Amino acid sequence: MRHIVRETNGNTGAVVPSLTSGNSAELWIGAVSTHGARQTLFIEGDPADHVYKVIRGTICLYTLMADGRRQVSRFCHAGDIFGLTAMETYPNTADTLTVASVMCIRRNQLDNEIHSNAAARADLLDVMQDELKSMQKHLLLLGRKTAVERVASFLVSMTEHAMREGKDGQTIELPMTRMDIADYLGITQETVCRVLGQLKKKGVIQVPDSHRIGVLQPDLLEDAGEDESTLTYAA
Amino acid sequence: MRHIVRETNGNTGAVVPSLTSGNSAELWIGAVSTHGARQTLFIEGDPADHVYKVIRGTICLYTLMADGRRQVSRFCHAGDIFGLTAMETYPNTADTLTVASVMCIRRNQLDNEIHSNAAARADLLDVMQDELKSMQKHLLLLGRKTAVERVASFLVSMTEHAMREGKDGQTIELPMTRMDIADYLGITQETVCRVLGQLKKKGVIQVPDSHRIGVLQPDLLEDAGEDESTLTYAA
DNA sequence: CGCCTGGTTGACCACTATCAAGGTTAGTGG
DNA sequence: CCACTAACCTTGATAGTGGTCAACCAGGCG
Repeated sequence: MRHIVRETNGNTGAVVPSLTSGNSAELWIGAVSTHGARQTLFIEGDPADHVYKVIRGTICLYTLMADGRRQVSRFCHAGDIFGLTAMETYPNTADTLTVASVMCIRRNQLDNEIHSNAAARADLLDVMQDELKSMQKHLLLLGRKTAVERVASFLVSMTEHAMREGKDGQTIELPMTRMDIADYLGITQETVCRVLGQLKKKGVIQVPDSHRIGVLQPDLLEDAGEDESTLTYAA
Repeated sequence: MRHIVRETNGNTGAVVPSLTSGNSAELWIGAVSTHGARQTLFIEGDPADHVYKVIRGTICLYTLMADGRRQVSRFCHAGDIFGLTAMETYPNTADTLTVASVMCIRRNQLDNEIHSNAAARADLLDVMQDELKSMQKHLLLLGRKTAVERVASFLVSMTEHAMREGKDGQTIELPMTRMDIADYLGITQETVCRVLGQLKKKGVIQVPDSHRIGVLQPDLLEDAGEDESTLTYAA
């Protein structure tokens, strides 16, 4: 349970201004570091003295059980904030999935900012609210949705993310492995594969390569993510 | 999708000072209303213009799918805050499970307080952090735990809650039905019953009546809530 | 070129859901 | 206070979704 960050390839870069998100641009000035794929930024239980913002790449936050079962709680893409907690220690582990650059701010520096800057406060509340909102959806998915609904919901949310990035949403990039997706959706990688196979067979999606999905029938996919859908797990 | 609060039996009472939680006592002064069991305080989608604090009784927060599947996201007991969101509308529905008294503060009143009062801000952040922390555990439970682990985890958390209330933790009160527990744990009420039956048969718990559980072997229960436990679902 | 990780598909099976029936508790009205 | 009713709880039989185990394939890197 110790830091692995800087040793790996923590290439601490220049001070860089904020990305587009939020109104208080000054807040998000900090040291940027770049890391290779599959590097650990912090581990569950580490002292939570930094807050991160993704500049590029994808980060994966997860919790482990003693026997190795894993629950991925979030994938973070460019612009997302993570590692923000009032607790002494991080509640989960953060790994890069791809090569990734993250901006890193000291916890106490952030606290000062929050104390003095009302806009920063509003920003922070928004960040936490977004997190609560998406966790709420995640609870429903994990507690009550079928495998097909889980995968479809995931693809829909990735489509929405792509469109927020300015993409057309016809094709989604999946920087994570099937295993990562499975651990996010509370199923196995085999089930993820099978469901993708079904969706492909029914002409809802294309899978040109394993990290790229073409969405042919977005409406059917959205239906499958909720309920009353004609798509089932069985062939 | 409209308020049902005051009509039912919303007995709006006097202004009452705060319970023990938090440092800024003045914040939590508001109108207290008392409601019967199984009353709806607000529905998912209602404008989120109030924040609540439980004075006594138990509240249940949940989300519904179109076909009736339900995910309970939280049970709130005396001292807990709910209905706190930066969104326009509530993300879930709030029902009383028992007769319950809640204190109710206007959203904009709270916003003012937060703006001017640093202690109130700290309080609020703590509340949101607690929520994030428990949701994190809930995600792991729903995504990766077996039925036995889910029920055991639930019983352990209810025991911890009872002890925080000053009880000895030997006996836990369950104000909710088996169905409520099932919808919280992402399983069915039949499975909840069967697991309780197993735990009873193995001498880990007693069930004097269906809303009261005696914990005979707290250590075994805790083991069962994590992993590497000898307790299984099968007889 | 070969290994190793990740992906896919199949066969089989277990956990938990579903369906069903009977028992118990609690609430309501006489 | 008691009887009736309905909701809740429990247990059993059966079935199905998704897990496990295993084999094979594909691509990237040493």
